[in-house]
Amino acid sequence: MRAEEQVQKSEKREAILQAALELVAENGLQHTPMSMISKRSRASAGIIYHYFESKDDLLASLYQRIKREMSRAIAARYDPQQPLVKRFQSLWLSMFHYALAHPKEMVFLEQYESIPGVKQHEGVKTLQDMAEDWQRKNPFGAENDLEAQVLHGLVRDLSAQDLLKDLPLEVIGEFTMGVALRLARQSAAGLVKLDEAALNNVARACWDAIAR
Amino acid sequence: MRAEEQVQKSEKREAILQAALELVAENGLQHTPMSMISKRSRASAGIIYHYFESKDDLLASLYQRIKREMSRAIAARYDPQQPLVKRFQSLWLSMFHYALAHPKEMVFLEQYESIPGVKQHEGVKTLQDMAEDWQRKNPFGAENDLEAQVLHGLVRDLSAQDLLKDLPLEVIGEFTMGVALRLARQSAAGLVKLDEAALNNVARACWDAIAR
Amino acid sequence: MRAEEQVQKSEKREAILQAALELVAENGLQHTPMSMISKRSRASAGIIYHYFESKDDLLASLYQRIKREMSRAIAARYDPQQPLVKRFQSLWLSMFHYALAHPKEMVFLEQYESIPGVKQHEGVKTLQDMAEDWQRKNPFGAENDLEAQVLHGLVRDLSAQDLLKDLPLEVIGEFTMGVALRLARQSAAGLVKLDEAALNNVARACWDAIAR
Amino acid sequence: MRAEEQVQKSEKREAILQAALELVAENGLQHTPMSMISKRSRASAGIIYHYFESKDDLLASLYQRIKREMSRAIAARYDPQQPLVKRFQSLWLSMFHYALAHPKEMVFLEQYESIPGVKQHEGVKTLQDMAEDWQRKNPFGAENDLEAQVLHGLVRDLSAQDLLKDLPLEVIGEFTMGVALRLARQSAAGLVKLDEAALNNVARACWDAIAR
DNA sequence: GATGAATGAGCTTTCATTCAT
DNA sequence: TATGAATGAAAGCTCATTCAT
Repeated sequence: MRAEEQVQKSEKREAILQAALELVAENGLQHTPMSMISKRSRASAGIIYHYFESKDDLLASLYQRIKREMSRAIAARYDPQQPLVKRFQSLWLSMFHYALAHPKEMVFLEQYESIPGVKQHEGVKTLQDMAEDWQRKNPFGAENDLEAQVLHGLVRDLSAQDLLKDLPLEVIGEFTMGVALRLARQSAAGLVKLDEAALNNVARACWDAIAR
Repeated sequence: MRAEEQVQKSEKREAILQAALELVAENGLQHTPMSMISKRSRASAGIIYHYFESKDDLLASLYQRIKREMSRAIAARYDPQQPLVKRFQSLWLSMFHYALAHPKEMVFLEQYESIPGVKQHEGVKTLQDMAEDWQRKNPFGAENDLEAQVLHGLVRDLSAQDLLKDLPLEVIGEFTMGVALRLARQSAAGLVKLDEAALNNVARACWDAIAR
Repeated sequence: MRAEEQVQKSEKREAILQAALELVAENGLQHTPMSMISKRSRASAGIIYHYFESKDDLLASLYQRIKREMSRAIAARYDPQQPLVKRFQSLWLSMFHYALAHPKEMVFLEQYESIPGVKQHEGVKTLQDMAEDWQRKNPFGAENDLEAQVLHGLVRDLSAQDLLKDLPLEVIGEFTMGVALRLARQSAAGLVKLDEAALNNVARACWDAIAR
Repeated sequence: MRAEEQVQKSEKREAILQAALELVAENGLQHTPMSMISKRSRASAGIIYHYFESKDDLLASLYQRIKREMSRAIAARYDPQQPLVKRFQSLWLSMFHYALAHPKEMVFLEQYESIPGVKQHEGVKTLQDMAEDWQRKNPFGAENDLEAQVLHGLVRDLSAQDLLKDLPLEVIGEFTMGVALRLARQSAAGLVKLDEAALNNVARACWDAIAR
């Protein structure tokens, strides 16, 4: 019964996280009480506090998990063998497609990061954050580093070849991840329709913005 | 004191709006109860409901006011006599500087727009929204139209001269207003430092993104 | 300007009472705040407290007025010259028709009398109340005495002739005024339809109930 | 304690209903805030909303329960074996005695039914309501039907024997249940004193009112 | 691990009443 | 007389968290 318990325990925890994700995406952070998470996940009100210290802890755990999985997925698709410019394009498309495929997660990120005093944890937006995380071995573990390393490395390589304009890292982040995630959210919400051709154009526009 | 009252349209109402703005900027929407707004504005709990129907109404009124004043300010600085490309640059800088000069308002906008089901009211982001507002004489009155007309007109003029890439309006909006506002918010929060030279570079990068 | 002021003063007071009557009839006592009475009567919130000490006082004044007018109207139609049994019948019909013609007033009475600790003031229902009022020169003045005298007198005369069963006064009241008012309310609400013939039958049934 | 819980269906819920009943009987609906119910029942403010959706729901539940128990009690005492006229008398006395034995419940009913727009739910007063309930299998379940069936059946039987005057059902209801409940309420409030002999007289008077 | 009844502080909102004008 | 902005206590209700079972 060892293995089964292991599985069951994760399943309850998983159900809670999943319910929180869905409900926050549907109703927003403010309108997602614990009782609702409890109902949707079919977990009792009490047991949630066995898995998480508090609502804040539950939300933070979910946030970390989403960030980690997104990093992993994007890093996994990254091929350092490709030519530099091509690498940028495919990284941009990776981000866009990941965001498009995970609309609930994207809404959650936006909700969570809009809490004042939380963005400090670690934002998606600034490359500098990632660079710093990288340098100070950030506490969230090696998984997040994958994406950070990829991006930071790519920017460094492009800089080394003098292919980039002289722009602050944050600005570059805004023109790449920022624009990609925002447009993906709009796509997911049906506010924009972008086919594969249009997408390549947009990726190209991003490149034009930052390329020397 | 007759005339004075007429002019200032109730300083109590103003104090309430100002308190709400500050507190939401400081603590976030979730952590700004009416009792706090009441205390900060030195207004009784009850009188707020004399001026606003509900908390939602207060927040919506504040949102509209911020959007309106921002539109006015940006449109006021717009000079249609300048050459086209120069016009784009100065419009972009107007937006950025306005956002930078009004950090509390920017935090409030971010907070307010992160409520699910509210962004639909009218977002800054898509040019299409503005075009539509323009066409259907949007309900928020002529003040908002100023900004919409300016931007829509500029994009139309640039398109007419074949100066723009073939990109959806939303994408253009993201590369212009989107990036400007986001970077301004980061500047205001002290997350990025951008001097005048760097700023011109960023404006130029935006232009590169959308220019043919 | 003397006379005009007299008129105007009564008009404002009248408007307030009338608004209170309508609103209580429409929404019930619980859902009739002073602000609503103020709006409907086009009187400011403050001025109401010039005419009435409190909400309770306003309501009590309205109650007294309704009771007084009802007494007057019913007593006015009473003809002590008619034969005894005929007198009973026409008194019963007077009550019924008055109630039918004043549905708002009837609802108000029901609302007001349902407040615990208020029915003591003076109820419509018990003949004994009226008898007592009569004996102790009740404080509400001579107008209410009219009805009390009429009813009490009629019962006394009927008793003297040994035409009534040996029933407590309250029971007789219930079979006469009680049933009349209740059926009138139902008629006004459209719950029963009673033509003149049916009405005479009901009056007769009342008589059968109390007659020896 | 399993089985016991099943049986008593939460003593907390019971305590809340009981507290509400007492307080409304003592102070009236308007002057019975939830905080008072909470204090009297020794339940926290929050738990009430675990058992009832709202104050309205709590009140409606209490109303239904009182009506249901009253129906059950009266129907239980009814003996269809007795002769017709005797049946009427004993039914009338059942109603009266039940009302007399449950003064708090009677005050509550009067309070609750005085709310505009609530009486429609289901009134005691009209026999027609009961007839309709009977025909359309009313939603409150079989318990209420007991009383409805009893009364409707009795009136039908009396009519079949041509023992009743030609009066609308509502009028008959007013002369029977209406008078019984009203007098019982007055008795309970100490406004009338009726001994067993007087009571039989009143029941007889009711019969005289409706009998041919 | 698991339940869900219970808590109580705190939320938004209402409303009788007052008071400066 | 008359106004209506202002007050503040109190209302109904929510919800993160605890705890006996």
